[in-house]
This record gives sequence, structure tokens and C-alpha cells, in this order.
Amino acid sequence: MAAKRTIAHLDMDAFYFSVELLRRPELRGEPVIIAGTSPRAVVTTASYEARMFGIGSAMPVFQARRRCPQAISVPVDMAHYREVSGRVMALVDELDVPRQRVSLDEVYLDLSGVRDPVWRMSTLVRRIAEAERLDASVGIGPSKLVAKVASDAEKPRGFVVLSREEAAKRFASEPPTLIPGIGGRTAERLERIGIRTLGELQARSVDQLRSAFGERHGPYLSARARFHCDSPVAEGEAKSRSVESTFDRDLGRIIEMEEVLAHQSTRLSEELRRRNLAGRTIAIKVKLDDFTTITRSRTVAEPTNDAATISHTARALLRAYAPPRPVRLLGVRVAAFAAPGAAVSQPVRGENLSLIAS
DNA sequence: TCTGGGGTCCTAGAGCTT
DNA sequence: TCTGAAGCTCTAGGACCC
Repeated sequence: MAAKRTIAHLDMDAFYFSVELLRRPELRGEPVIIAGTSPRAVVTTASYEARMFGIGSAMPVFQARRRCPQAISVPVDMAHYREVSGRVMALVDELDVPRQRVSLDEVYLDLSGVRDPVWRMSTLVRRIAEAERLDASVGIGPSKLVAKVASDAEKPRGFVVLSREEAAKRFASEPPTLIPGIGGRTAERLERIGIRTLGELQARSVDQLRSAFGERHGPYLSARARFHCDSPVAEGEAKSRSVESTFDRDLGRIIEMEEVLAHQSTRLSEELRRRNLAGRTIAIKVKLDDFTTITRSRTVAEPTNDAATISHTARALLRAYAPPRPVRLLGVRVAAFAAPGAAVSQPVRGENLSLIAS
């Protein structure tokens, strides 16, 4: 029989904003948006006061400004947030249990077999508050899914412990989007077949969901709604690296676009070399002015992190595509990592195709 | 003023090899 | 030598997350 799992999810409360408050206490009580400075920037996070105006993450800054002209803008300072996050994670590491860092402000811990996990987590939260003057919420359950939803349930400074059955019952009246992995598109499709809550999703048979959502997605939705989840707490290795940028004004000339790709390839190459990574698949991303997004990729015979190779391939992919409209975003990605210089024995089909394409 | 950046995972179709 | 099936890889796009 499998050992009982105990998983905790630690989620820092309004992390970026709380970090900013520590160095700018005068922002307390004010509507604040933390966002980039370009004309096309979006809101990274907003204070609770700004959220009362309907401002939320990922909203275009110009729209946020329209909703709340008096909002104070604070530029994003990722380097600083990263530094503070590093200190918080060092405290997490002192627990000496398997952990999976999800982002700067979230981490899962596997406390299976650990004596008194509730006490261990409340002690951790207290230590973070004492050392960094930052609050966090915690969820504890038998899986990452239960822990994650539990940590969100009573924010800020929440501390929720639930079994799978308790979670399924407690959140039955909530919308399906409460579950990580069920987003807006899936929620729309669920609504079309009369499912508006997790309880209604739980009530549907796997077969019904399979016929509506397919062989894999149907059973996945059924299991998630019932809070079944067995994914392990483990730090995954990176699968890809990319660099992309949205322009202040759309680009129309291919030569300008190629310059951008060359510059991005250099940046990406430096990043890959720093991390000792090399990949065989090189891809570009192009977003047109009508928001159509396309990707084009080519797999080369040997893993590479060479700027010239990445740049040459990316520019060839762009020329083969020949954007039919002005371009607002360009990006380069390298994936399918392997040891640098590790040749692949078979010729690659994509390579041949690309010669035709370019 | 019209909607970021950096990722992961899944699906489906096409082509190649065995 | 031809053919079909199965399995794999690659490509492209979509959904989702923080």
C-alpha cells in the first residue's frame, strides 16, 4: 500500500507588492499597479486598493489607467524580487524536505512521513514573517492539487488543511476555473454542456466527459474535479529557453525583423551558455498586428547554443514564413536540450523540409 | 494608446522507419 | 518487391500558469 502523502503549498501574499511596500511604505493604502513602462505593457500585479477598481494582473496598463487614473505606477524590479525570493527559499530549504519551486513566490513541499507537518509549516510562516516581514498563505493536503487550492482559499495569511474528500465537498459550489489546469476556454466549453460548478463537474460520468472532451482530457477533468492528483513534488529540468519582445510600434520591414532576431539570438545564446544548455529545436514566434500568432521551428542535427546558428536558423524561418501583416512581437526559442556537441545519428526530417522551405 | 514575457503540457497530423 | 500497421519524431497550434 502506498504511504500517505502530505503535501504543503506555500504561497507568498501579494508578493511583488509586499516587497515594494517594505522599501516604499508610503504606498500603503494607495491604489498601486506594478507594471512595465512600455506603451504596450500590462499590469504585473496590483494592490488590493487598485483591485477595487477592477484592475487585475495581465490587464493592459492603458486600460488600468482608464479605470483608475490616480493609480500609482511602480516599475517591475525582478532582480530585487528574485533576491528576496532567494532568501525566503533559503528558509524553506532549512526544512530539508523535497521541494518544488513553482515561481518566485510559490513552492510545494513534500512533508510525507514528517512528524507534525502543520507545526512545521506554521513555524516556517512565522520565520518568514520575522526575517523578511512578509506574509504567506499555506495549504496542506494529500496532493499538490488540494494543497494549492487550499492555500488560495483564505488568503491573505491563510492556513488551510484539507483531505481530498473535504476539498471536493468544500469547493463544490465554486466555478471549475478554481482548479489549476482548467482555464477560461475549458470553462466556456463546460458551460456549453451545462456545467457551471465543480459539483456539477463531479456529478458527470467519466464517459460523458470523455465523449465531450476526448480520450485524455475528459478523464483528466473528471479526476481534477474530484481532487485526484498524484503528481510528485520534484524540481523539473528546463525544457526550453526563449527570448521574445513586443515592439512599441509594429514592424513592417523584414530587415528590421531580422535585426531583432539576430539580437535575440545573441541574448538567448548567452543565456544557454551560462546554463550549459544546448538544444536541437530552434523556433520563432511571430505575432501579427491582428494578434494572429504563428510558430515555426526547425530541428537541427546537433544540439547548439551558438548565436550564429540560432540566428541563421531563426532568420531563415522568418523569411520562409514571410509575415503577411505588420508584426508586433518576435521571439526565438531553443528546445529539445541535450549535451552540446552530441550529434544525432539519423538525418532529421525537419532539416530536409526546412531546406525546401527556405 | 488596444491586450507582456517566459515557460509547460497536450493534441493532431504528417512523414519516416521497421 | 510491395503493402499495411505500428511506433516514433517532428511540426504547429492551443490552453494554461505565474
